[in-house]
Amino acid sequence: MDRKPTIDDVASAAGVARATVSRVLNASPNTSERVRERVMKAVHDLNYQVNQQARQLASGTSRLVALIFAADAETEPNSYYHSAVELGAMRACSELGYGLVTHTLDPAAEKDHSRILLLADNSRCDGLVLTPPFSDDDALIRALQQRGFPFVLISAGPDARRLSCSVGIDDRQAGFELGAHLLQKTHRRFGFISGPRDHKSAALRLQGFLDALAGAGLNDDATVIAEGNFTFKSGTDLAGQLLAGPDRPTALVCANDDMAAGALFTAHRLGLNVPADLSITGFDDTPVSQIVWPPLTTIHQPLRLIGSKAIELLVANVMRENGASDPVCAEHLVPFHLIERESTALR
Amino acid sequence: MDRKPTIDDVASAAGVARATVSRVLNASPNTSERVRERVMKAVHDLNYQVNQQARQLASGTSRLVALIFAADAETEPNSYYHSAVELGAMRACSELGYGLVTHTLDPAAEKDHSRILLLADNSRCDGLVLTPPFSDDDALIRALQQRGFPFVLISAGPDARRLSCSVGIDDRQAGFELGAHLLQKTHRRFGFISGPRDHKSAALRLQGFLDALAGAGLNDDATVIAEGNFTFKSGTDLAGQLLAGPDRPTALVCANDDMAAGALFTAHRLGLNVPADLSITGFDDTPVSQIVWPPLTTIHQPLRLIGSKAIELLVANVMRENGASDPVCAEHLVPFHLIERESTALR
DNA sequence: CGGAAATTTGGAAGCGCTTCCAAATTTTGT
DNA sequence: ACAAAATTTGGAAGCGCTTCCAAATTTCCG
Repeated sequence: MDRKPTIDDVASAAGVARATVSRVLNASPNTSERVRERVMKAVHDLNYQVNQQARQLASGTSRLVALIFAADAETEPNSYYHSAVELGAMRACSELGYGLVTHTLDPAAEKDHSRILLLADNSRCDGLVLTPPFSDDDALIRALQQRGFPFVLISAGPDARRLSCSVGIDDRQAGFELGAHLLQKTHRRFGFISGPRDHKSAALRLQGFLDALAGAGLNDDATVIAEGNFTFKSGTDLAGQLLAGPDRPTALVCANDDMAAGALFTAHRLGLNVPADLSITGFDDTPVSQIVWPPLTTIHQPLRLIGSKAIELLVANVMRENGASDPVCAEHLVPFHLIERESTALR
Repeated sequence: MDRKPTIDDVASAAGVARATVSRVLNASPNTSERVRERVMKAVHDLNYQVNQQARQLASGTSRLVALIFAADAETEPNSYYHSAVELGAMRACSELGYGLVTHTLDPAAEKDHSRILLLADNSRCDGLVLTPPFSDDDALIRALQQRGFPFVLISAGPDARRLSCSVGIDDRQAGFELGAHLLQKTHRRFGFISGPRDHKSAALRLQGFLDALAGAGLNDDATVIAEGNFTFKSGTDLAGQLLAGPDRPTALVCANDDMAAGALFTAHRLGLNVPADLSITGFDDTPVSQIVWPPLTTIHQPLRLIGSKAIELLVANVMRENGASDPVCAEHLVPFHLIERESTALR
């Protein structure tokens, strides 16, 4: 059995030195056309493939980036959201010649960040993409920055966005538009099922929503707030509470589609007609919003784009050849828009 | 700046040779207790972490496994299914000290398998887990086997299961139970929304279903079959067709939950009451089946378990130290069960 | 207690690549 | 046409680890 060809095989086949082959393969600027052609021919003839392990060891990079999601042990992860972001990231990675390693970790079990930091310290990857609530974790961000390890944040809160490179929508404005939409439908009493407190960008959505109401002269008493955890179940439970009282809201605003679907489920259970008796809105425009009946009015977030953009920014940061230039540290805003479907109507 | 400690630093700190440290770190049997302790102390004192790149180059393994999903460019992937399998795989990987790289590829664009085979040839991973329809792709399986590259199949059809190591449920039996359930609910006219033809295990479900009917004296005319592609949209469209005729079925059996949700959506659109006018069943018991109204009767597949089991089998195959023992080639059956919810009722 | 067998340890040769530096070659300017 | 500058090429030193083999040590048993 003849082993796989190595760079030396290519070198001798092309009649050049190993270093020259390496230069050609790495698109180094200093190679003559003649030699490049000879080398490429040899590469082709031998069907040579670089050994990534060796390249990685020699160059000190892994050409792997990690994408970190949160999910605690018992609850299902927010799959559509994750999948969409992951898919975008995956596409960008294969475009850029990077591999993507996804990790789903329990934030509660990750308070010391050891597993995340291990990825960095272990050089098992060249960079990190963090999703909420990790993207709002100050201590983690600082630890990463101190190590000079490249990372990009997805849907981080305002504080974190100020500190580092991030991708996301204008959450406050999205919340505002939701409020405006419902106001225009003449609603005046609201329930808001928010995300967990440590999810800063979800909190911003609430803020924007309340701002919209304030603009219409409604104070915060118009809105009863319940804190969910982004799961369908928390949506059903919290909607049950919110809808129990005597003076019940005519519209329920939910911080993601899964919880909205849960609220819708409860509405069905209670025999309420959506949207005639109750309007419900979601957030994200994941497929869930079109699977339920009636389909949900929601905010469309370009999740795949967010995923791919995050990778692009990350790789740009990883790549910065000259130790001179600081890592790109920009807040990258992507567009969102409200999609009106059949779950909202005039009161 | 002091660079990261290497194995040599540990060796000199512990007063032993580099090879000895390596042995201790790799749990080689031939090390004395005294030395092991000294080495571990040095490792701890220096906060030493092995450099994976170097280990990989020297040992010729990557300690990475790849999980391959299918999704064509335009349609959303079957996210809950993917996520659940991926999560199970991920957990098993971190348990076993492996990294997981997920690839979502378009089977149509992958006819020559070049990207998958590249993973193997490039030694970017030590093994592969294939999901449908890749797990039913004969040519691919053969190419992998010929290379002696370790892989495990998920939910493969009977042919592929015979050839190689696989994990999945007894699809035929699951289909049978679905048929029995509906028969018991006195249904006699059925619509079956199947998966794409190249998805062999989904075809088995249909077979099992028809067998159940045959057992009750019903021939194949009792069932109108439509071929979907596992998406919500194909469910809505096909249900529209199936429900259009004069003698419409009283029960719709769908090869996964997403299509069942689509069928349910169409039923709503048509003003049909589920389950009073029409029973609908799903398959997989993904969260979708509980998100829709009414929740779906479905077959529960332990998807996380399937994912983790696949990894365990794969790693066992990768690991086989002695070139002697052939790769484990077993059909690993995991349990499933029918979950009755509110989408099915007596006719 | 002595020598053979079993076990533990160390030395050293790679794994296949990148990259630094110096040598060889080509290009440029006068 | 010639020296100087710019560019291309080759040589060689690692990157940090595993693993083979031989040397050193310990264990075993008659």
